[in-house]
Amino acid sequence: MGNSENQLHCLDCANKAECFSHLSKNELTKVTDSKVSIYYNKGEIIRKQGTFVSSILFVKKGITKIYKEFDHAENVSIVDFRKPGQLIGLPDIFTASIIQYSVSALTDCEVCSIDIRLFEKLLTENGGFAVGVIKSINNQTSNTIDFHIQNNYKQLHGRIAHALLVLSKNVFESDVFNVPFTRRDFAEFTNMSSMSVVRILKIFRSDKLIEMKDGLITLLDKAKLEHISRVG
Amino acid sequence: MGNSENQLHCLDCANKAECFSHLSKNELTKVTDSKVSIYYNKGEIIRKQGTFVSSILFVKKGITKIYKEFDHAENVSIVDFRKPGQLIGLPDIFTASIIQYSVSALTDCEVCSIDIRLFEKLLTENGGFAVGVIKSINNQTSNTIDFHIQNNYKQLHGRIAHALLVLSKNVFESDVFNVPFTRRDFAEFTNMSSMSVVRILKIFRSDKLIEMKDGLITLLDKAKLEHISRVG
DNA sequence: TAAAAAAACTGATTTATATCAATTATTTAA
DNA sequence: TTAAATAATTGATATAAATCAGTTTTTTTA
Repeated sequence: MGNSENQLHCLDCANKAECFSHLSKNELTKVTDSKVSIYYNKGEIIRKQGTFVSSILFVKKGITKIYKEFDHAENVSIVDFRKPGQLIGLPDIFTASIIQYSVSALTDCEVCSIDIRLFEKLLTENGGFAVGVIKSINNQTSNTIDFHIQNNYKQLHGRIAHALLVLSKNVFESDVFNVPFTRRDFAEFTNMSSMSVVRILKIFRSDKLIEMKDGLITLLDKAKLEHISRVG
Repeated sequence: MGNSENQLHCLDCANKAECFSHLSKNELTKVTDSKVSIYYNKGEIIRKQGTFVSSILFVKKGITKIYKEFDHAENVSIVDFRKPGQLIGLPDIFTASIIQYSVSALTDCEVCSIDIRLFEKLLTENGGFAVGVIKSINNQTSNTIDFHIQNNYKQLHGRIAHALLVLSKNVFESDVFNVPFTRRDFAEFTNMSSMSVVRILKIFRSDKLIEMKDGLITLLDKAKLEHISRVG
């Protein structure tokens, strides 16, 4: 973890969140002045459940995971992931004062931290911005809710197939996961034991639905995975 | 189901959603003109998964349940509930064109239906309204996500205890459930079989944690229920 | 580069929970 | 008001998945 040397103006940020396009140059300058950009190494904790909400985070680079800790972090459920261009903490706006879920870096990450007071101020002053934020929130939370509702309805084979497809489509945006994603991550995302994950991934491999090499996962037969996701 | 005879002006609505307090008299008149108020009998379907999104609903009276249908509604997972003063369909705003979850009346209900185009127009024009809506969305979705994340982590006794507490606190707003809530509703809300629900409620009854009489459920020992919810 | 730690894997066993198959009670409808 | 339908209940049985206990492989660190 460390501060970024070059505090880029948000105007010049290549992959800023869609909602920021509704801000004026003046407003973006305010954001630039209030923000800090921070690097996190793979595995580092970005924010911690139970602490005070002070900022909205913007993922500039890397994949982050949002997770709920149980029993003093002995057990964990992964709630969702955030990738470049996405904001973290939107559901806290105007509501939560305590952070509900921890966030950590699944890969090396660069994250911008924006003062939540400023973010809320901009929302009240700029209706277009508010509309953009509503869009973001709705996309994020709808996906999260639907994933878990579906996941919990399925049996284990269906859960893994479903998770593979969702990760490919919504998170890694590729049929090849070039991201370190452990058996335990699968387990914590799908509510199952890591041993069961191992067993099912093995079956999927021998059935040529996926390939696993050098820590990379490749989806070979998405149609069959879709089918297992539905009926499994 | 039937139309309400008296189309009350939203200004005079006793329990309107908090966000409507940000609308001007003129804006509220527009809402009044566009809305229809409808009565639903217990059990009737209010909106159906898979159809087009055309409105935002406002619960004026009664309790509604939001649920996902699987396998042509042979199986169901209850996502959440909405009570008087709450809006239904907020996550569809600016995003979904197809309704993701069905909604039905758990009790006799009165529901206002507001054209979603008008709702979206008001959001772009009135920043205060947008802020109010963000608040509502965040409250609703945070509760929903957290309920299911917690539910799925727990074993069956914990699930029922947790569900009882959440229903009491967030939905029925009373330690006595004066609402018809079947074993099957419990099962569909907590992802378990209705036989398991029966067995666990029986244990809770004999342990004097709850009382069940005339279809009413009363929470007798919330402290113990909290404990079971945590460790169970 | 070796040692230590973490992750992946495997088979045997246990356990929580669903399913099955009835019976009884309660609603709803005719 | 009775018949029909739906919901609640119960015990016996089946089974999916977790846990346990270990081994092997991979990754990290010293």
